[in-house]
Amino acid sequence: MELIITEKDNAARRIADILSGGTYDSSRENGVNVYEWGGKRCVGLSGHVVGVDFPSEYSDWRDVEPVELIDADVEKTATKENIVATLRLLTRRAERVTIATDYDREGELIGKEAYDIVREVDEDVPIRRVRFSSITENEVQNAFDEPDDLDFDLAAAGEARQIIDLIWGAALTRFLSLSAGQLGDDFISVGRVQSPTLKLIVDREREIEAFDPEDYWELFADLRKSEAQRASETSSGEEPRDDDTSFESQYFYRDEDGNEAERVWEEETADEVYETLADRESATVVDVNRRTRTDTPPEPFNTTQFIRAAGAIGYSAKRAMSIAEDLYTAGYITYPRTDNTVYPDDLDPEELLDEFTGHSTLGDSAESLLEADEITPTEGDEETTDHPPIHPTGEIPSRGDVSDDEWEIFELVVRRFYATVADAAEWEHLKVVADVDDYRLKANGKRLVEPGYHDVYPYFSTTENFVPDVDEGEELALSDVELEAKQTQPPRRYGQSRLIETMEGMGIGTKSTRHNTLEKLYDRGYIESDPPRPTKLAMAVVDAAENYADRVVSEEMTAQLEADMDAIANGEATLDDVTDESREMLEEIFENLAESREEIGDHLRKSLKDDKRLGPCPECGEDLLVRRSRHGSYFIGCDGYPDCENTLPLPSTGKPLILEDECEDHGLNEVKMLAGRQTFVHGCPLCKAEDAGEGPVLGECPDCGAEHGGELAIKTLQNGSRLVGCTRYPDCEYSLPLPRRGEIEVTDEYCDDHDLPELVVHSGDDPWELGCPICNYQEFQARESDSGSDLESLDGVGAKTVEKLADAGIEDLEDLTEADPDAVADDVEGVSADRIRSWQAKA
DNA sequence: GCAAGGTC
Repeated sequence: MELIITEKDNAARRIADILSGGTYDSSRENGVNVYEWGGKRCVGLSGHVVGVDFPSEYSDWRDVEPVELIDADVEKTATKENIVATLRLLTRRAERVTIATDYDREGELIGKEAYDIVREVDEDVPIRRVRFSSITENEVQNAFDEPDDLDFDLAAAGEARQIIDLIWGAALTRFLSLSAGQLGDDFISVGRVQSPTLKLIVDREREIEAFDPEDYWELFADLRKSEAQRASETSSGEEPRDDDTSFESQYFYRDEDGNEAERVWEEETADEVYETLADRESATVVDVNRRTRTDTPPEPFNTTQFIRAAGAIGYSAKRAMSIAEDLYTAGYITYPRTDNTVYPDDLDPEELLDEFTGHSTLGDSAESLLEADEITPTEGDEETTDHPPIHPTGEIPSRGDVSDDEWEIFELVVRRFYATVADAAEWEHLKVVADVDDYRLKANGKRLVEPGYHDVYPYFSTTENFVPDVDEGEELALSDVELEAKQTQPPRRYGQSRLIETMEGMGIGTKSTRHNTLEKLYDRGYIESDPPRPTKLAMAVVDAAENYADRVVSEEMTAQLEADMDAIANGEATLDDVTDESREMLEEIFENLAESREEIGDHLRKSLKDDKRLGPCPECGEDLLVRRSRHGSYFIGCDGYPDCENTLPLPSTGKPLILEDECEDHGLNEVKMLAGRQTFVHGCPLCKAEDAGEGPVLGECPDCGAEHGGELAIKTLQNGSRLVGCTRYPDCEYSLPLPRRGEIEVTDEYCDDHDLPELVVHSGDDPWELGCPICNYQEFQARESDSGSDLESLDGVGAKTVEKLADAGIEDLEDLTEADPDAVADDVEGVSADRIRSWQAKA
């Protein structure tokens, strides 16, 4: 019996299919798929099935000085017990083992991990290694015909990385966390990849903070072909178009040599030019420059470019990858984690296009592409051996099989493939310069003369800018001169996809980890919002690292590590050489760190407080801070507590995010409540508290109106939530719920049953009719009782999950049934979309 | 409770 081991289940199944000619049987062992045919078994791992860690005596952070981790042993332990057990079991009956993990460095290491497990069970069984660049009949057959041995040096290079990352990450993370007293969930992390990424964000924020805006002026004027000129063109048979003859031009300042200079910085100059232009009625064309530009189609998708393109149509990096993984698992697109931008030889574009012909929405483009005489796909600079660029497999989901988001991403991948086999587009650029008393006006026109790939890939802008045909020396009518005062703007924050691109350029992280690294920065409380903005804590962490452990926030560390790994792979250095040297460097860092522990801790603690600060307490002048009660709910309390007991409430849904905007009345920062899809801006908590009180009276209270004259009114509570309640509260506690968001309009229509006015809620673009508040509540209750009360009634849902769901804006079964399972799964950790679907089915 | 790298 031969045992074949691959990196993942999917690869195992495809290899079994190829080698068995489709005749394999599959079974499950410890929850792991095993594919079997004629004397062979094939099993897929799940990436790394073992991981490195310190021995357990190092696991208590308070008991161990972080510096001790530098020389601690590093052990390998199974992280996927069931897979390791299956591997052991299968090895016992194997006469030969073939390792067929991915053809890259990490694949070699994963193969070595499997090798070690096999060797523990059987010292003698022959173990060989096969390498193929894509899972196709040809490649796989050839690889199995010419097997090779495991490359232990290459695997050792990967091991060196594991050890160095663990030691540096753990020692520095523990040091910072201990110095600031942040233990438990709120530890302060540092790492070779996350810290340089964070520094990127922090450096940009520093530029923004240091930015000093400068005034400048821009002048615009409308130009128009003169009537006489148009008339002469008409008589010569040309067709002038009325609305097309006027176009906007911009004044540009010239330096001493007559070249175009950037901007007009002086107000007097701007005024002077304005006076002159406003005074004149015509301009003379002095230069006409026409050129055509070829706009080449984009390259095949690697992970980074895919994330970027998905980002441009509104998907976060995390969501884009999560959808791509689902589409991959379902067999619609190829593996989404790849650096490769060159299609492999075995990809036949015509054949793949053929799969789409006749399709209702994707077919037309495919058919038009197939009309070309010859199809040559574009290619990028990076060609790797493990996976092809992301492209459709030819399997097309029907619309009912996938969500709208999944379809949108699928179509993006299909159309990107189309674009890479389409023709180039062509633009015509027309630059016109006109003169007015030696002042110059310019207009840049562009026209898409040959749409090329844009016809099949509509994700890039093809906006044209009209400038008519004019000749040198032609007189143009001048009108509508405008002077605009402007200010230079600070650099923009990096967006998620831009960060991922920059990381790739810096050589940090991998195709599989870059988007996770950003998520990690969010989880650690280092960045907030999108585009991400660093917290004060992040600024302090980067400060501390720059001052004491410069290496760990620099891309240099990775560059050096890559060089060291190459040396190990080439046999020029050993794993011990490299890790020992790295340990020495870290020892040195700790020598300096030790003395500054207090100082670093103070700075970190202060920054943690800054991240919670809203502004001055109106009662005592100390700081108002966002705090969390023992029950987990958020509120605002005074730093002067217990001397000052001032507090303000916050809404119960979501996690508060302090915005940059300040309330003009109170000087407090506004607050936004993050709750997945139900995120909303709460505003200034003090304003909310002051607004609290009774709104319009709606009618008699059904509980106590007849007896005591109580009336129902719309009330706003201190935490910003609203309800319909009795004016005799707390003597009468009758109340009806109201939605959290939107303006509530009280209409003139009255409910026949309850004699209360109907309500309309204005939120977003379309208002909706809530109707009579009593009817509304009764309907709600009826639905509740139908669905069997609240979330805890669901299988396997405890208080913790309910809390997590509430943070994502899901408070009851009704919210849950209306939610998009995939979106919720992304927002709530540890809850899969399938699980949500099963709950929805139950509800 | 640390990292980064696979994969789900």
